[in-house]
This record gives sequence, C-alpha cells and structure tokens, in this order.
Amino acid sequence: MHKRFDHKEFEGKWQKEWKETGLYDAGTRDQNKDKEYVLVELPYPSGNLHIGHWYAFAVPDIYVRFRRMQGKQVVYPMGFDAFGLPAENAAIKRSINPREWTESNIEYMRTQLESMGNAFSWDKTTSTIDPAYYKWTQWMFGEFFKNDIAYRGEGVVNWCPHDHTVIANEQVLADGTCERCGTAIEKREMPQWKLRITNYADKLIDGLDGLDWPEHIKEAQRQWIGRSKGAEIDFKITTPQNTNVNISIKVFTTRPDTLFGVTYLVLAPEHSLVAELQTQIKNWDDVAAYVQAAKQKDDIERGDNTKEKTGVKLEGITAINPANGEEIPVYIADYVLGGYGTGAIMAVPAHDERDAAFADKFNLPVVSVITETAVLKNSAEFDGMSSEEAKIAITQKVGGQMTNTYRLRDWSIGRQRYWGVPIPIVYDPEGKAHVIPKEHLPWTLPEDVDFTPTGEPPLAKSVELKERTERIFGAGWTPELETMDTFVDSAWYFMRYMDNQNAETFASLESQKEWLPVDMYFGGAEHTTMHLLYSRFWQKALHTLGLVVHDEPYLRRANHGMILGPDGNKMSKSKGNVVDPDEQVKLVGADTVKMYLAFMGPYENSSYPWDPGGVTGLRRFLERVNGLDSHITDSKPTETTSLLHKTIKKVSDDIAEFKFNTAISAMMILMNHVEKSGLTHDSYLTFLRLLAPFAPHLTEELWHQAGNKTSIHSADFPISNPELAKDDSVTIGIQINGKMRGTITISPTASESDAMSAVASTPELAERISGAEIKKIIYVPGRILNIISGI
RNA sequence: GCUGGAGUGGUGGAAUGGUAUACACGUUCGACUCAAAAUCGAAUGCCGCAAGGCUUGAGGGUUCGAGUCCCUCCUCCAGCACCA
Repeated sequence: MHKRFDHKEFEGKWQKEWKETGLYDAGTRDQNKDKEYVLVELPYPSGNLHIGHWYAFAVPDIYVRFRRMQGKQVVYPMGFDAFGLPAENAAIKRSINPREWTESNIEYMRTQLESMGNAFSWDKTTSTIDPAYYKWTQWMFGEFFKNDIAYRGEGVVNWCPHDHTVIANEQVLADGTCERCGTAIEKREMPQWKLRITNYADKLIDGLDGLDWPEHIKEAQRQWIGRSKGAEIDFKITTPQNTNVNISIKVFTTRPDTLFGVTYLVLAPEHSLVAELQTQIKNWDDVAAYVQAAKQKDDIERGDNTKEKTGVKLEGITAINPANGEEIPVYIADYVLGGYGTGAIMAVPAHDERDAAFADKFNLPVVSVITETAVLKNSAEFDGMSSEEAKIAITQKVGGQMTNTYRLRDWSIGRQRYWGVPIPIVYDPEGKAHVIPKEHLPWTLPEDVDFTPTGEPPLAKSVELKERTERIFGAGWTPELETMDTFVDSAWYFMRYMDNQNAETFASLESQKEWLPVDMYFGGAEHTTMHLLYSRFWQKALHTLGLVVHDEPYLRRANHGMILGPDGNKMSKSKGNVVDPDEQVKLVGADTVKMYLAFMGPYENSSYPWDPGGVTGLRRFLERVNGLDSHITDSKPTETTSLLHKTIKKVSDDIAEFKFNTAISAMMILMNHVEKSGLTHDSYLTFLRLLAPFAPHLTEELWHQAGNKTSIHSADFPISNPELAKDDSVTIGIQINGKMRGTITISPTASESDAMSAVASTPELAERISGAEIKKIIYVPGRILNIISGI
C-alpha cells in the first residue's frame, strides 16, 4: 500500500518556505558562477491564469531548475505587460479606473503565478505601467526623436473601427482583419508617429546569422522584412503639350536585365505623378474614376491575384525606354502597389506573369529578351550576355542605381487610446513638436479622462494635461494626445529586470555587462514578426546611440505551440472547452500539471490537445515516486546502476534540447525497473535529484523525509558516469539477407565469430542458414548482424 | 505560387542509417472486493486458427540494411504573397 500522497499538504508548505528564504532570487552577480538568463514573455495581467500561461512558464522552469542544479547563476524573471486595451475596455464597461483594475489583477495573478511553484527570480520583477518603468520608455522615445529614429509623418494607416485606433502593419492579419478583435481594417490618411525600423532592415536580416535560433523563425523574419535586390531606373516621359518635359518615372525592378523587353509602364493609382499630370492626361475623367475606385477597395480585394487585371491607359503620356529609345505607353493599374518599391513598374510581359496577363487583356506587345539558358537576346550589344551579368551592365548603361527594396514598413506606434504610455511630446504655439525634457519625466498619464472611444484620443478630454503643459512650457503649448503601442513597452523590459531599482538610468552598463544578453528566450510563435522583431530593432536603435552594450537581445529562442481543448480546438469560452489550471492544480497538484504539460510531446512548435487521461497517467507516476522509498534495499545490482547512469545521461541531454517528454519517459522506465529490482538509498536520492526540476514540490518533500536539511533545489544535478552506464550484454538483431529474423544476446564487444556461434546455437536462426553458402557478413558490435547467404 | 516544417497503432507520441511502434493514455482479460472505485498482474500495430505474411502518406532509387538519405507525387500545418 502506498503511503499518503496529499499534494495540498506539501505544495503550499514548500512554496511558502521557498518564498521566505528567497531561494530563487537571483541576487547580485556571483563571479564564481556562469550566468544564465532565461526569459519568458511577460504576461498581460488579464486577472486570470490560463493553461497557456502554465505551458509558457512551468515547462521552461524545468530547464531553469536543471541549469541551477548544474551550478549556473540562473535568473528567471517575471513581470507584467500591463498597458493595453482590455483594461480600458473593462474600465468603460464597469466605470472603474484602468489602473485600479490592472493593479488588482497584477496582485491576484502574482499569487496564481506563485502557486505554480516556479523558480522565478521575484527580486528582478518589473511592470510596464510603473511610472518608474515607463519614464524610461518615454526617455528612449525622446532619444529616438532627437536622432530622427522616431518621426511624425503623413501616411496611410491601418484603422481599426472597432477599437477606434491605428494599428501597425504587423498587427493586421493576413485576411486584413485586426489581430486583437478580428474587425476588418480600414485605410485612413492621417499623420502618424512612427519609428524608422526600415532603416534597420539590413541589420535586422544580417544579425540573424549570428543567432542560435531555429531556422524557421529566422526565415519568417527574413520574409517579413522582404529584402529584394534590384535596380531603380528612370524613364523620361513626354506629353502632348511639351514633348520634352523634364519629368521622369522612377521604377524599381529586380530584373534590369530584361529592360529591352519593356513594352509599357504601370503606375500605382495612388502614385503622386498621376495627379501632377492631370492637365496632360486626355482621358482624365476615366483615370480619376479608376483612382477613386481603387481607393475604395480594401486590401483584401486589391490583394486578390486571381481576379482579372484592370487598369487605364494614361492617354497622351508616353515614356521612353532608356535602353533603346522606344516610346512606350503608360498605364495605371491596381496590381501595382503604391507602398512598395517606387510605386511604379516597368512591364516585361515576356518574363513576368502579371505583366503578361495585363498585356494580354490590353493587347500590348510582348518582346522576349531572355533565352531558355538565361542568356540575353534582342538586347543589342548585350546579346549573349548572361542574365546575371546583364543586370549590372544594363543598369549602368542607363544610369540606374542598384538598390534594395523592402516589404517592411516603418512601425507606427501612436494609438488613439487612453491606457498606454503618453508620447512625451509637446507642441509649441507654432505647432512644432518638442521632446519633453528628462526632468519632467515620467510624463504621467492624466486621470481626469473619459475613456469612451469616439475616434478622438481620450487624452484630449484632460484639463489637467492641458494645464500641466501650459504651466511647464508656457501659454499656447499643447500636449501630444496619443499613447504608445504596447509593443513599445515590451521592447526592452528584459533589460529593466536586471536593474529594476535604478533611478538614474533604465539599466546601467554594468548590469548589462553582468547579465545580458538573454541566453534563452521561450515564447509564443505569434510573436515572431511582432514583439521579437520590434525588440531586436529597439535594441539595435539603442545600440547605434551607444546606450546599450549588445546589439542583439536574445541569443537563443524556442517557440512553443498552444494547448488546445480536449476536443482539439483552440480553447474558448464559446466552445466550452476551456481547461482551468487552478481547478486542475487543486485536483492533482502543480507537479502533476507541470509534468503532464511537459510529457505531451516536444516543447517546440507543436500544439497539443488537453487529454484528461494523460493527466491521470502523470499523477499515477508521481504517486509511485511517493512510494518508491519502500523499494530501498542494500543490494546493488549492476543492471540497475547501469540503467541509472544511462537515465541520467538521457535526462540531461533531453532537457538541454527541450525534449522534456522523452526525459520523463526515461525516468518512467527507470522507475518501472527499480520497483521490481529495488534500489539503494544513494540511488533513491539520485533519482529524486533527477526528478527535482520536473516535480519540485514532491521531490523537496521526499528529500527532506529522507533526512536532508537543505533544499534539493540547491543540490547538484546528478552526473552520468559513462563507465557505469555500460552494459555487460546486449540484445542485437540478426538479419538474414537484410530481413530481420531474430535476436541474440551477447557482449557488446563480442567478436564476429562469437556472434556467429551464438547464431549457430540459436535453433530457429541456425536452421535458416544451414547448408547455405555465406557470402558476406556485416557485423556492427552491439547493434546488428546481417548474414548474406546468396539464397 | 514561394518559403519553412510535418505525415508512424484506437489516441499523444518514441526511434545517432542498424530489433519500428519506447513511454503514457485507452481497451480487453485476470487478481483483490458483497460490489464498485483505486491498486496490482497479463495481453494489446494489421491479416491469419496456425505456420507465416504485411506495416512508418503514394511510387521509384541508393544501401548488406531506409521511418531516417536521394528523386517524383499527394495531403496537412505555419509564414509570405498582384512585392515588380
């Protein structure tokens, strides 16, 4: 009969003990140890911990504890990303203050997080809504503004009509809807605060090479940035009134080698030249109608590449192909995008599918200039040149520029909402923007505000903000009314953790040198082209200003998947398939929930459905661990010793690769064995230390029951002895002519002739080869014996 | 369409080119019990009474030997996409 296993009894007890002794605090840097900074994405304090938080924080905790026990000075901080719309919406709905709502959520969520029993370094916590934190967010923005990394520019923005605010390109989903609320995004023309992430496009791509990140994440960022190499080429244009107007159209092309095949140009409908040429365009009414129609279309319609091409010829406008002097027509068409490249293309219908479709519809000539072997033809002096060489040669000849163009757009960070960091800008009576000096930071969020969204920023309603601005800066000065995108808040939080009390600077250079960069960053796949890209940019921007030591924030990264409902669907209240972690913890304990999540499959990339039966399996395992001390004996079978050391190696290797599932499986195999064969007291303690990162509460309890006075989590992780891990004998497969026919058990170092005689003394194998001529024997000691008999 | 990844039992999944299906769930049978739960023991890829044969999305190939490497194709997931 197993002894009592009551997780409620000891989990709370040990959590209290760990908290009181500050066991997991990172403290000051200990130069005798290697540091290891393990980071998880800081949560939004919604007020309720869900199973995804468990997956995101409790499973990496296995790695954290493992590295601690290996003697690293591990820091595993936790904090709160607490600005954002949910608080504001809750405030509107229940007429409460967003700050009060958020702070009480933080308080509650912290107790929930503590109930997970993770080795969080709570001494290094921070919260993005703390004025002592957002003071520095504002200060950094100011530095960026002074150095022209932040700017206010006119432009077309993504407007979410549901949330009444602008959102960044990264926050628009592929189907053109809002990442937050799913509403279809509208385009609006308005001035916007932006950050020049595009200036860092090359650095962001090139920096990926030095990072130990999974290739698919790097590739996703490369594609998001979307660098293409090509050339910008000017086409002079002529008009009826003035055959030699000094106007030209700049096009971007990745194929300057096909310049002799250009038979027309196409401008985006929104191209500025269209309006400029109004008086010269004979069919202006048709053109204007087309431009108007294009404006009405949303991105989804315009992005539909299956529909037939449309467009209008600009009658009276002619361009000159700089390669051969030929006059070619100019069109506008919505398949050319205003925001990419120069908003104008040279069309080569012979070598581009879209141009071909357009040429087909409008009966435009097609001139083939590239042979099947990628060599030029119909291209005057360039005939016979390779396509690659010609790209440079032709660009040079026509006075073009080799250049890169990017898919990435500047990051728009202004939000017409209340619950965020106020953009630290004031306008003088002439309307010129000025950064608020450091001595007036934090530039606090006013309290006298009505949050009801109207399309106008809520800060416009604050009398206090207006008065504050005039009092400090003078009469006629006005405050900026927008707040920042919350992705700004989370772009640099990992630095603040490591110097969270500093009132002089956001994080001293000493603290950066001591603790940064982040060694291991666990997080969700959804942040690949948002948070992860933004925060790399932020770091590089600070780096160019000399404010940070490192120019890449995160050395290693692993993306985890999602925990789905038992029905295999994403958990949602409407589907009624939500698993409540608090309930599960009550039922089976934190150790069981954590181990179940780790056991479902490899941690990286995959999503798994919650299986209530699977939880039972891990609970059973831990109950058996709880009773394992009844199997302690004095005898010491070598078989058990060997299995123990193999298991230590397997568990260590697997944790390092985040293959927690197979690590657990190895421990299960070991336990299945020792329950039958017994184990020594020493082996028992070794087993507990092996399991400690996975089941921190139970192992701590059993460790103390076994007479230890200090925490198991301060003990050393077991080290595998390769000598002791060796087996005396091993069962290997016997193949005859490549077919598996049986097994023999033999020493792993046995000779080929020993192996053959073992086969001869195994009747069913001997029978199969008797009388046959053996042509060849392949013997891999400890693995396989393959007998080729030629029959 | 492009890029990256994945297709293995009833389920989650395991396998440095070397005994495919570890471990766990589930199911079946048995023990314990008045009974049930819990627990313990046994069985469990498929076809077949058996001998035996077949099996890692499909088809080829390389190899003594392929889930693993190569080629062609199919399906699914993720990212990008009228990006010039």
